[in-house]
Amino acid sequence: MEELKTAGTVSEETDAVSKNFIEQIIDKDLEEGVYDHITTRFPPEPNGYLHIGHAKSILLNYGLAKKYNGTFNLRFDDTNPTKEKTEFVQSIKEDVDWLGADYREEVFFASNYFEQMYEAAVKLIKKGKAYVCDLTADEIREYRGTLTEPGKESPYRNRSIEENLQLFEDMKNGKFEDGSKVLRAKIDMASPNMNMRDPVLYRVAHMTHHNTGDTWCIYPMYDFAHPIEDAVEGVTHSICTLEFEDHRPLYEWVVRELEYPQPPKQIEFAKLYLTNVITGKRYIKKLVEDGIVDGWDDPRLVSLSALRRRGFTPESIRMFVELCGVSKSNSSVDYAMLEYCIREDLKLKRSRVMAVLDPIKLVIDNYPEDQVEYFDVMNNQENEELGTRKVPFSKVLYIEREDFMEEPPKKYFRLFPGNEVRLMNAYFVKCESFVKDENGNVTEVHCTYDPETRSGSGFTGRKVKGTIHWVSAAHAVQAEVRLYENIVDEEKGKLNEDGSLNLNPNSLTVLEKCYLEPSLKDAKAYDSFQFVRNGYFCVDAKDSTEEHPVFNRIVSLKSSFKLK
RNA sequence: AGGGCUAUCGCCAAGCGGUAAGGCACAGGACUUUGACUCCUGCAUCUCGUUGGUUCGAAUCCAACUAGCCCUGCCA
Repeated sequence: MEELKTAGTVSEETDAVSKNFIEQIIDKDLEEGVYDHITTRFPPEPNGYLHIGHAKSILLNYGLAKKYNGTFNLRFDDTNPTKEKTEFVQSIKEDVDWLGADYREEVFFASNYFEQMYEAAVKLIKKGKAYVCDLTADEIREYRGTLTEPGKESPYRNRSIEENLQLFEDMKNGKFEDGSKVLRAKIDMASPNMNMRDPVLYRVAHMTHHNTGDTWCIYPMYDFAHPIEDAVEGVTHSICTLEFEDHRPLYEWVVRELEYPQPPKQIEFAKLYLTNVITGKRYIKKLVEDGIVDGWDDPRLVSLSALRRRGFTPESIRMFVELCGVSKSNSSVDYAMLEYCIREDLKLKRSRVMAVLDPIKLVIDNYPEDQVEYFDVMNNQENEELGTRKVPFSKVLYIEREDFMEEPPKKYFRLFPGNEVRLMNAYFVKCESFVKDENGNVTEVHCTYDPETRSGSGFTGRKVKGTIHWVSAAHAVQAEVRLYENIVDEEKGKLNEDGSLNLNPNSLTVLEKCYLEPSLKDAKAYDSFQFVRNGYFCVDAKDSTEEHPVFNRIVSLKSSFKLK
């Protein structure tokens, strides 16, 4: 024990990264011996898909358990059968798995504790701390008072313990209709905290539950159920979001009255908001229902399934959440931070390949008509472990339209009449002429190459300022590429005053005719690459076919040169 | 008789009475077979929401203001 403490102190002092406020609380609890082992949990209600905000909670709870050699539970908070479905249980598990939060294949359900909750309610009744109330929902609301006026006590508040016991049992046994009776805590109708004005503990609901079926016709409310769930599982630090701060006194009331020996404590932190994206479930749902996006995993959304489909990695999400930190102040993190994380993660891990998104032809006039050369190319110049690949080169290539200009602006290093550039991984080429169509658009650029300058030959005779990427026309794979921008208008932020959304009309751009290196022919769903100068792309898992690959842009590269 | 919480750079965020960490973003510069990456440099001193107070010393303690978020579901 002594030794452990010493070790803890030492690591604390050597730790360069400061601890967040929750870690400080845990340190103190451990130090004071309040707990000797910590347990955290992620308790989603299975009523929808997880998004990046949930990732913060998952990773926070899991991270704390890991850091303190504690336990992390995944628990479904399924106390309201009207909103919950088994299908969401599966998708939530997948997302938690994907993020790498290990819950030991052991999933908990609040609904498995219904019996214990019922017993707990009986205990409160016996202690005179709970009573059955016959007031209607509307009446309860009236009796509750307002924010500035105290409430008044229910006429049923002083029923005898025996009567309450009998009534509650009758509730359980289905003798009453939905809404006719509730069990309430007897606390304080004049409390300035609305949650303490005799909150409802149990309601009658004749409904089939996704887990317990028709076993129960009474269901516990969150405020009663949650502390019990935590206590039953031995959770020590019950971490939730800021809006539950007002519920903490009630949480503490429940664990105190139920006399748990080592009661859990609730700690609140600020939710994660991201600029220019929709995080509200309500709004995502509207986008899905209105057909503005093509489902919960539309790559423009920030649900975890959407991010995954877009090509984000769990590592990048973890890095992001870590970078954001944890505090109690409401804040909105710049989307650029997420972009930074995914670039950072993919930078050394993915192949850098050549892909032409807006093609024009480049013809090398002095290159033999039927010749094909195969160049050995490093998949990632900064990471040898990724190996090499063969890239075919021939007389007719595709290059990026923006890599040629008839009349270049100052400091334009790419192709223009008379200028020489390097074709990446290949030769120097010098622009000799170009062809325009009847509309004045350039359709073809002609140039000559210098065989001396082949990549890797060690040629140092002269230098060029620009390097451009290319794809052999005869060998190229044709693909569809989708570019994404924020779905919400940059300037307007999240919502109009009337609650409507300002959608960005350019949030999705589909490029039909893109030419990729032939090596990309074998790319599979979720494979991602860096397309030279165009950003990171990922094979779409839904719409790709063998003949017609579809790539989603995960994130663009930064560019310090913009074409007008 | 309303209650609770928050306020430190454009955005996050350390700081816990001894004289403002870090990251993102941004701006310069070097390097470059990706205008990327990498590497340098810069980026809160009438400074920590405001105004007072305590102190040798205050972002840190006290008081009063101000602003923002949350709370009147038989949702979670």
